[in-house]
Amino acid sequence: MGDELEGEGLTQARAELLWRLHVAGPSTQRALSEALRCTPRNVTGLVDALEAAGLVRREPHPEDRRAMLVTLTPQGEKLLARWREGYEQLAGRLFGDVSAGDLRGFHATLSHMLEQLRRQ
Amino acid sequence: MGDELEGEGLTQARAELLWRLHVAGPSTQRALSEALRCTPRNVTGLVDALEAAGLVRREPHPEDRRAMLVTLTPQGEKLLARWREGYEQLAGRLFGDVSAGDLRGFHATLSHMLEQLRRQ
DNA sequence: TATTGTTATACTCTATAACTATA
DNA sequence: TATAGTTATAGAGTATAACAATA
Repeated sequence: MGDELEGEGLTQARAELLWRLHVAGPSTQRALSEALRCTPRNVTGLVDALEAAGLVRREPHPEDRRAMLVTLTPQGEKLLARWREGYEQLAGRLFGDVSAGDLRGFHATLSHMLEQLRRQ
Repeated sequence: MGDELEGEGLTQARAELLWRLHVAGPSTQRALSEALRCTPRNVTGLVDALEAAGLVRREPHPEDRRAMLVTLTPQGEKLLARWREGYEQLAGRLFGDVSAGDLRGFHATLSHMLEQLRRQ
């Protein structure tokens, strides 16, 4: 039961980290920790699992030897390209008769509402 | 970090079970398992924790000796009444300038979208 | 035979705290 | 002294499988 996401250990939390890398590019674990609103320790575990699955890799930060840059591997890029395609198809099915502007408005409203709930 | 919900072990999953009891009334664990889309084993654990916190209790089912009826205690009812009040205040702040009909439409759209995503 | 809920076991997410290496 | 990430430890959610009691 529950989420599988392409089967084999691709959980919700790991998928969110992958999406973040997809939209933000290579990131330090500190940055991921803030974007995902979780602890650095948590990011360590998620990156460990995704690295073992061959979807991301850790690279030394070019200017700060304390930090790591987490990057999508070619295999990870390929997976994210498929996800994005699926997302766009779904959006088309759900909002096919709504203008792009209205869709942006809906997204903004929804994000605002979720943020209010989160901070409440 | 993360969700606390009134502090002290009231996690998201447990809160959802409480909401379900609030809207559906006393329920068997089988029914809760279906409503919450999780396994019966999972419900056992959630009810254990909520029972230990004094918010629900298990009662024998009057007609089926295999089944339990999970019910809110008076303390649980009191908590849910506060939650509902807070929910209504939040809805008022977010949608105060929207008609009740529009709000129902929004809820329906959002529910439909989430269901599509879930089943995709 | 089928159903309700449990015990047993395992993986995952998440947090706090203490620590190392670097800034 | 402060920051980036790790190890150590713990609570919680969730799943499958095997089982007892009951239908």
